[in-house]
Amino acid sequence: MATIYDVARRAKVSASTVSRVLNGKQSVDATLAERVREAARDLDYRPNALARSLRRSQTHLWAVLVSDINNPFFTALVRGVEDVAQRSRYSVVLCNSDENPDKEASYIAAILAEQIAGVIISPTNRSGHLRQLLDADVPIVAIDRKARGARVDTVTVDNTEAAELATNHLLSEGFIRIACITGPRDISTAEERLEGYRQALRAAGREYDPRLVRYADFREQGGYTAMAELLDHTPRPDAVFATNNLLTVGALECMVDRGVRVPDDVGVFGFDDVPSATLIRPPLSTITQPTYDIGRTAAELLLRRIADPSRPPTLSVLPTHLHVRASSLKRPRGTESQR
Amino acid sequence: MATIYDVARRAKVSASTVSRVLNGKQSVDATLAERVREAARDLDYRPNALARSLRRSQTHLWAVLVSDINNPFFTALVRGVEDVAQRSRYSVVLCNSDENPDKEASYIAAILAEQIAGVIISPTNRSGHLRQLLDADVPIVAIDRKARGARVDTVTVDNTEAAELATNHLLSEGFIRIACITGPRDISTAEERLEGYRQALRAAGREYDPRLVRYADFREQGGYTAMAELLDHTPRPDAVFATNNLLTVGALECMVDRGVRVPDDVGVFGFDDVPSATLIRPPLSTITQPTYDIGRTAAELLLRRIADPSRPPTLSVLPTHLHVRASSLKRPRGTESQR
DNA sequence: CTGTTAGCGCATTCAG
DNA sequence: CTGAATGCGCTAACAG
Repeated sequence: MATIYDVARRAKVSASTVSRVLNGKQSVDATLAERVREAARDLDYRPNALARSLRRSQTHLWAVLVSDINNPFFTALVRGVEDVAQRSRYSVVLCNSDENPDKEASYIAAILAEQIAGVIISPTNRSGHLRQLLDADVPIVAIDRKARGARVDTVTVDNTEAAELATNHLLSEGFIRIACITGPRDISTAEERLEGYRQALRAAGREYDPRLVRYADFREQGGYTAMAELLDHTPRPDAVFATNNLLTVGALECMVDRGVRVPDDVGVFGFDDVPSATLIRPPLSTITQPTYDIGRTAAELLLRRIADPSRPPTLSVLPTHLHVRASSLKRPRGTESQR
Repeated sequence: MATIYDVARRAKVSASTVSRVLNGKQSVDATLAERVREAARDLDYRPNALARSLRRSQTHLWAVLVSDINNPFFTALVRGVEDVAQRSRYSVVLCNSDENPDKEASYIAAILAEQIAGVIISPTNRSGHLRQLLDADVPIVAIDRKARGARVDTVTVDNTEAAELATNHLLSEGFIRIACITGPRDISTAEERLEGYRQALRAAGREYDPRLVRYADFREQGGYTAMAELLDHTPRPDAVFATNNLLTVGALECMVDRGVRVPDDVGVFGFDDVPSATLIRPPLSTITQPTYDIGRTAAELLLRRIADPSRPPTLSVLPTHLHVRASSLKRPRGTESQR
């Protein structure tokens, strides 16, 4: 690979001049500038980002550290991040912590070592990883969940309200024993959605029955197992609220395997867009999140944080959308939609 | 951030000694080594990867550059890559070219600039991007598709054979007008799968009707539009072979919207695992690829290539699996499965 | 406006 | 076995 000195020699100028031309700093004589550009072109010169970053002690790389790369919710976000990043000349790399604190730790270490310019993360919250980033003054934005014990910019939706609306809908449809399958206890998203479910029951004067609540990891298998347990229990629930897309799919798979009919035997309300949702029968009632906007907003917050590290942390709460479809209707009545 | 000199000062040794201890090079006096480790711990010292990589002119980062981050086929791969990488102390970052040559070019530039140690890529093939990597001696493994005009290690499946098997199955079921929705012309995967379809028709003595073939981008929308065109045409096809998961989903969505029944009106055979496949009725016949193994194999090839840059390029062809289910059966007969 | 000098943090010669 | 010196490639002061 050609270095800046190779270019300088060929253009018969100093390395500084090459640097100035290529970075558009200061003004350089037009003739020289042209010579430099030509030399760079001839040599197919590519600045070594390592050297540049070392020198400037800052990179132009962002990392998006998600908890599950196989969850389309997270990959959909990335597009929003990329679009903002590109406009500001950052490159985006995606890392997968797999809800595994060890993997998360390892990526955090890499992020620190590589002097990454900014991080968008759905934190596992199981340890002080975020602290390390904060201590090293790495700009951070949390998405999807709140970072425990760390004041950082955060982009979420109003999970409690959304869950409450979904549960209210199930109640108003006349479902009696409504179960909830939620995520791990230490993830704010899981807690808040469960809380919304609870509030709806309370407001309706229903007794809260802990046997109708299942904690699972945010995976299909978790939803499947949780649903199986719920169905094995007597009396059975007649509806279920699942707090993310994979849990919803898992729960549905369990019901398919057991011949449980939706919504006749068990009504279903899900969270997030479910892959191939339009092909699933009956059509699925879900709360959806503005994934692209979540990514975009997180990226914009990151830009602001980079520009002004001392600004107070922001919490950005984006709107959800309630899609009522056949899976949550006591008797089929077609499809509606409301906020 | 503490530097190596800070650690050296605290341990009352030279920076060289710190470097030796922390990298396990040469033998260092046990007492000194312990002092160094303690000092490093006290200062929470983290080597600056930029400086180290600059010095060694090599990083410990791999990039996986996929053509569509929203396609679960590609994200599923990553797990296989990660597992191998981790064992060899590499970190994996994922970049999304979005089937967009410009985005690809921009990531290739970043990969070059960042001195990435190895690249696993599903190339768009629209320009000489791979050449740039090869010229810079960056180890590369192509996945999913063959790299045009570049001799690189490659991991694929036998697309032609798989497509032929699928089409043969449709033929043997008695479908007469079998359509094919395939991907862009310049992607080997799309070409080979189409070729398998052709070969099956030829072997069966069927005339090849180009009006039954549609090229689309490998997206849901592409499958939807292509299917709409096929359905608008007279006479209609009575079966369709879609050459990837998203095309399959798109085609199915179109049929749902138009009230076309599967398989009674149109039989369907898909490619790849389709998200939430088990929830889709009728169950979908598909050819599946061993995604995890593709990732793992690619990573292993990358390791070998890094160890020995001069070894001849390998083509690794992994087995596919044919899942015959109800969507491709003339009359429902339950579910079978064969190689 | 341009060139010289220095140093980012580290690993690796080379002496000792 | 250990330390001093050097340079990876680049940019930012500083002179000129």
